[in-house]
Amino acid sequence: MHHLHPASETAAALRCTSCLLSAFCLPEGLSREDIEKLDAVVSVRRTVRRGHALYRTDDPFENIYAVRAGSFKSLLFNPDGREQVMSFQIAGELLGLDGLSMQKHACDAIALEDSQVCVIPFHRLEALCHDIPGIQHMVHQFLGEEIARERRLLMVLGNMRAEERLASFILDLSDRLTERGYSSREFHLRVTREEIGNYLGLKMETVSRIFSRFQDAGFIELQQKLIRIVDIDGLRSVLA
Amino acid sequence: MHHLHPASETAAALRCTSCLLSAFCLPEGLSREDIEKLDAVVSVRRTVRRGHALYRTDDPFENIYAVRAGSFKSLLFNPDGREQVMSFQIAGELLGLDGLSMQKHACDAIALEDSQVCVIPFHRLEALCHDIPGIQHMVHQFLGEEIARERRLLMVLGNMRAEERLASFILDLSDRLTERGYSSREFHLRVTREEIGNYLGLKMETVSRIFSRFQDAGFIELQQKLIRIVDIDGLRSVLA
DNA sequence: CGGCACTTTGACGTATGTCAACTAGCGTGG
DNA sequence: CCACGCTAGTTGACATACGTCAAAGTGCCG
Repeated sequence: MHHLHPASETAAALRCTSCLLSAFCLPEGLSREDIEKLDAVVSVRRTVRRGHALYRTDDPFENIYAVRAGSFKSLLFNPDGREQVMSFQIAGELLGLDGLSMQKHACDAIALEDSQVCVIPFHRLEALCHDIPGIQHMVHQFLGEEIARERRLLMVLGNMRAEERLASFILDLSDRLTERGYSSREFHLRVTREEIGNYLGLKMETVSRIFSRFQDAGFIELQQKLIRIVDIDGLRSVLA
Repeated sequence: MHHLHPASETAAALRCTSCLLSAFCLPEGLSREDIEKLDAVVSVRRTVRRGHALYRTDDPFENIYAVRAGSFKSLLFNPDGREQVMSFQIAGELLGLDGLSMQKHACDAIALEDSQVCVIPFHRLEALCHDIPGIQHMVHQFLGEEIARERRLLMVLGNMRAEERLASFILDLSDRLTERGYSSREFHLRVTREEIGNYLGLKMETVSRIFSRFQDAGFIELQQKLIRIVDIDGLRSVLA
């Protein structure tokens, strides 16, 4: 939990060069010198309490954020008031690129638990790109991955039936947690059934029913929000 | 139709500086000198016949493309073979950013009619970014808009019922055509009902039925693929 | 003129949504 | 510390939007 108390960290621990997440949020192929320049840009951390907003729709787009600890959801609002969960971000992932096209944020970013982010002023990052080709390439990479992420979700929403949607949700989360060194077999869903349903274009009851079906089939075990993947190949087989 | 015969165009007409689309595909705030540097990078045109691919999934990502004449669809393939129409591009719009994250294309780009594109080698564009801050900002803008576009589609697929999906499809196309100086009230759908349905997560029959309902309601008139918007506010009212 | 690809429309099936009742944790305050 | 109430989750019965299957219609291209 010490992540949540930056004041108690040493100055060194606050720098990108020594951040535990660097393997995930720093690009490969940057020289030590380049990383130090990046360090100078990413100097602020911000703590967000569970349920609070890191930013809201229409806030001016000034920063992007790297999740240092905790997790977030991004909410998009329709003109008519309906909301759509766009994404869930876990530690090591980026947040805020939604603001790029309009110079203001297009969704709300809400902390799912007490969380901390690294604040990256976008205009300073852009300025860095001139000096360091590697950084520019990194930024393009980030943006490309955001596009790819949304593309995968489009495939889910456009093509898949409820069971497939939920299976790919579980498998996607498991993969991302694995990449970041967490257990791929057992983890906490930090979201309600309703939020999962909204994300997947389903209703809460459908999510609940399918979780039950997956349990009966022996694919997973659930205790509240703790999920254990028992038969990952079973889950994969759901995806036709 | 002369757009389709680049060989007959003068050298001048081939340059970005004199391209008829420049108002749409060139950024604002670039100096004449900068635009000439851009010109040098965007030197190749390519013609693609109806039904043929501009690029295919897994092709190495080398270029992005600006549609100079005609139109395209982008197709994404599931591991299990299902395909999803990701987007339709009309003249003045960009194509190919899907390749950015993996260094190879993530979908097939298929011409919906005989079409022509400007070829923009991405690494040369990246190189230009160092020289010209405006270009870098422009590239970020493009990427941001791609993210925004996918985000809008996510809202459609995640939240809307069939009538709303089709109404927003028609209104979106109308808006984009207007932006580019075409008639916003009457235009050719270059796609089959099946492709529209796939794009919107619906079946052909549903698309057809709802087109008929919209006609009966007096919102639109259809003759084959020619659509005329008669009551745009009626269409808008479908979106809750 | 004939075939073909696309579209429309109807009858019917089904996955998922809706509504409702019930249960289980969890936090709060007496 | 227990009781209460709240929110989240589960499960069932039923409703419905959309999908499926089938047949007939339309326009286009060779």
